[in-house]
Amino acid sequence: MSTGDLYSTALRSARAGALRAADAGREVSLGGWVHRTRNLGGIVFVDLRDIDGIAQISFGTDWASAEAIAAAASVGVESVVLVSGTVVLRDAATKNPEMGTGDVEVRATALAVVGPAVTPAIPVARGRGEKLAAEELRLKYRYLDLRRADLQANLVLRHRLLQASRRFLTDRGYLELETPILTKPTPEGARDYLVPSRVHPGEFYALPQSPQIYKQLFMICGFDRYFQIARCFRDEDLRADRQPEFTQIDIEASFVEQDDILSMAEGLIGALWLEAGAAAPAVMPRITYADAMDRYGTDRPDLRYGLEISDWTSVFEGIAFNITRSAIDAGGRVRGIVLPGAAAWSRKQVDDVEALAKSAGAGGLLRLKRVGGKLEGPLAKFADGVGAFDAIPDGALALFVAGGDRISSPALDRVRQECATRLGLISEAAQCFVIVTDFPMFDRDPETGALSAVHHPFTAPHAEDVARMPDAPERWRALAYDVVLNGTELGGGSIRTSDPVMQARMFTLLGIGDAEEQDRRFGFLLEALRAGAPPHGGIAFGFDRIVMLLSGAPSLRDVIAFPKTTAARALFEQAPTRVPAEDLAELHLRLGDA
RNA sequence: GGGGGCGUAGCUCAGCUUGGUUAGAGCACUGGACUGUCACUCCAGAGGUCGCGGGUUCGAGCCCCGUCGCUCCCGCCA
Repeated sequence: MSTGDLYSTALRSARAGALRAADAGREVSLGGWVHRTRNLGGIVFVDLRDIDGIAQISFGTDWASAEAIAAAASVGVESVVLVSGTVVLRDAATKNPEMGTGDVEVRATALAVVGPAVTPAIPVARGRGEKLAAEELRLKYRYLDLRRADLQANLVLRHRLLQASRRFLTDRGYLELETPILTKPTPEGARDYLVPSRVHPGEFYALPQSPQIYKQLFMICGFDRYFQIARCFRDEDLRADRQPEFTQIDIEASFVEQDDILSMAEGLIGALWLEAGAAAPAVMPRITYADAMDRYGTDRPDLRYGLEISDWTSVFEGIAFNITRSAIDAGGRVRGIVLPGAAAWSRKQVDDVEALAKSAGAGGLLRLKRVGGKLEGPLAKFADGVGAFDAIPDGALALFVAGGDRISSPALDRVRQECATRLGLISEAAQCFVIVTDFPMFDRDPETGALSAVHHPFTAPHAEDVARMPDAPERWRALAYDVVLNGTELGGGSIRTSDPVMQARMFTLLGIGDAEEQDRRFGFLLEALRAGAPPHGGIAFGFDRIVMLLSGAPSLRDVIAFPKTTAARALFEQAPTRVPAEDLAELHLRLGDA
């Protein structure tokens, strides 16, 4: 079936934006939106737009009736019209190479306005270089904003990536299984969106933050391989790349180890990138969490540039400089980044970089640069003659942070990113994937001493760590992993704890102490694990973010049809909203001060 | 929860530094002219709660206080 047949309906025979030179001579009827009109007096042009693009419709006295010309001359932009006429090749002089349909036009004999439009509140057709309307207006008049070709292209790409995901996973035996939207509140993690129960006064459902426990239950049930394009909800403050409801490609498989999941994940990313006309490596480099923190100061390093962090502690141990001395004596390290070419930076420029390090918690940056072969800076007199500083080449600036890794890693991460930008080292075209493995199992709160799960409480630790250091859980590595691209987390997952005894021990370590409490909060999972659970694990990808990256959209809002504002409002449909008191009463709710 | 930016015609913006006659421009819109344009061109016109509230002042788009909305960032996001 040709596409002409595919899109042929009772009201139109083809899509306007798909017309090409091969269609010349066809009698067509078209339906679409009036993008723009040009009335030259004796001839009227209408740019007719549909999802495939724009075609020029011409109304001339030689082929169109006076009524048709008058209708074309007076139709308002964004009105919906039906047009019939003949596709003709344009003269060489009047072809438009900028349009897909530019080799042809439709000589129209009739035009009917079937959906007249008021003047649009925000423009759909824009002149070259004309800015978009304010975000607020684009969201309020979303039905107009979504008429624009680039937003339509984003959502079309989104559709294709969804289908590619389904194809890839289905071909590998993964079953698309659905999980509840009305589910059980979870006390840890992000805040839940709560839904009051009418039939059970005072009780609430929660919208899922992820289908985590359900997908583990599928494994326990024996479905073997599961996936879901899952809508997830988190009631936290928003960002350009964070929405209160978002979509994950959620995956789980049984009888697997970490490498099984990771090679599947590499295949899926490869399939998605291919669908978008890009490429991703078949095998992505791996780095351990410890290594990433040591070399880049972050668990999602941007590998498009070097500027690795190096450890200078042993060098500074031999130097009588107070700041480094006391940091080392306190058990800290001196780490730094060598920046080739940055010796020429002004005092002010380095101060700006230092301000970022300070905002990340560092006391400051120690500066040392080599100009004309000589070291300069407050450290210079201590560093002179120390061979290790030969690693700072002429014209380079070295920036050091002294102290504990908990402070210096995030500070050096910021410094590294900022300096890469300032030195022009970041290639927009580069795509550097990396898989970070061996996250720590727990994070210990430095003030309260309490343990919290770095990934989530269902993640399995390395068995050898548990055996070797049974009393030092904060040193256990987890079988958890993240897929990172250019410093952005695309997804993450873990091998789960399938042993109920171990799972109960994890809860105890997390302070979910007694059996009764564990039962109340996670009883259904523990019970299910006791019923016979296969080894299993999985991963989840942030789908909206992937669409954003592959479409080049500047915001998540540009790849979600009806997004929320940063205040979590829906401006078009006006949600959230107050509800009548009787509706609240039926839900056994009463408002406080609001 | 905290910090920065923005808010003037339907849309995009100027005007605010240094308060002063009737608040301007481009696009869109309305009317007119035009037979090959494609951001058509040309002529004319209409269009304003300067986000909202309060204050200072003889006088506020402009200064001050508060507030609302959008946005970016920090916290937060197992």
